[in-house]
Amino acid sequence: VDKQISPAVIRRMPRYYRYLTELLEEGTERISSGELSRRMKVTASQIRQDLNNFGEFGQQGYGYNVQYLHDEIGKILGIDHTHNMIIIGSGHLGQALANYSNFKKRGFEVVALFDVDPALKGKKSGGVEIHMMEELDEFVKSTPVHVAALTLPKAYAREAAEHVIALGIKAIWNFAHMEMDLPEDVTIESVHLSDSLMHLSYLITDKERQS
Amino acid sequence: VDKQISPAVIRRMPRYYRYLTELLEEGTERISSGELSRRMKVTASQIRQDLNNFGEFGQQGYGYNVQYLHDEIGKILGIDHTHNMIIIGSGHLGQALANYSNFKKRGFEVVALFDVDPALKGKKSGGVEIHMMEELDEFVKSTPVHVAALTLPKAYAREAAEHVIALGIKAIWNFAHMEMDLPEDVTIESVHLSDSLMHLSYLITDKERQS
DNA sequence: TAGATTGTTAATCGATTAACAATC
DNA sequence: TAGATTGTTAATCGATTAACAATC
Repeated sequence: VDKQISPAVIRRMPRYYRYLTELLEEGTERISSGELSRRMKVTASQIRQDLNNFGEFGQQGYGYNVQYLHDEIGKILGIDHTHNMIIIGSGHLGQALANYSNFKKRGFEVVALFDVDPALKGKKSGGVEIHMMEELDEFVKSTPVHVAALTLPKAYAREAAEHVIALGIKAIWNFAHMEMDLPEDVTIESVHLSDSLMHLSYLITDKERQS
Repeated sequence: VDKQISPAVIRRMPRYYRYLTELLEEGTERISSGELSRRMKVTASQIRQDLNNFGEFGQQGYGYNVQYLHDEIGKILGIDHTHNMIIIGSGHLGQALANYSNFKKRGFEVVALFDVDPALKGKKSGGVEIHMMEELDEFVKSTPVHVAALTLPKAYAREAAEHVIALGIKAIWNFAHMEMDLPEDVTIESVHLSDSLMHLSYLITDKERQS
């Protein structure tokens, strides 16, 4: 039924959501594609094209209702319902994620952290308990888990990924510097911090080269 | 002199670098665009086109020398020379970055962390000292700083950005959930974790919708 | 030399922008 | 109704892929 929506459009949706949240906080009730285009520094054409992939959210002569558009994009992104998330690897990065309250607003609820370090056993981070890895199987049996965030060293990440997949978890938020082949029913979103850093390095270096 | 290279190509370069590093570790000496395309799941055509933006790195009938190509891409990305980095915000995320040893391999050296919490004063993270924010100006006067990573709450991030820009720092690695207008000689690379999470949410939700 | 594989041009595909009729 | 602004089609632009001559 649904026509295929291009990856480029999908990648832009979170950014729209972000701006619409800001507009809501400012108390703005309506916005035109022209005004939004000035704020976001994209063309008004692109905004209208992007949104029209998903439906007709605006009104001729009026523009878009901020609250309505915000909520509709939320539904498109699927952040209107809760995803339970576990975090594998309770180092600084894992704990940073556990403490990041914004995720809850995005429909993600951290239900447990895991680690191999016995010193962390039973401690809490962001109000969530840290479990030992050997408790993982049992935990997943008793609590529905939709996403596993992998915040452990590269050397253990592949193994951990295979483990959570074997337990039936279908989505991975990967922070480990690794590439892997996954069963096609498993969704993976990777955050490659060192790619981002290399990109920054390029931008800096390129600027130096210009001058 | 240099023709303009498209952003899409530049974004792909870190990934090439990553795979070439792996090949080096495996001890592979040479690789053809065809073989690399199978590994990376991109077309051989794209690989050859991308690389040719920067020079002729291969040899007909032979392919590419892994070590040579790796090093050349390193130069293109500018990670063959050191960038000194400070981290503003010494919470879990800041400390995670300070402890991430891969950055050094990418030419980034964390020279100091900063925070406002007196409890952290003088402590170390990843072998690097945590300073108080009021020491920032003096620190930057005595030590060259090329990049500031912003790992503090959104509410303080803009102020911090303006502060480091006023001190003459020209590059920002931003982890705060904010948008800002910058002087055009300042380079910013933002990591929007919640955008990544929303994208994952979309992928999960879309998969559910398919079935 | 023959085989392999690049560098590069040409063809295709997809994404962005412009334009404007529809409509609130 | 007149003005504003969308939804949507058409035109442009850029990026990807295919093809192949050059060459190691």
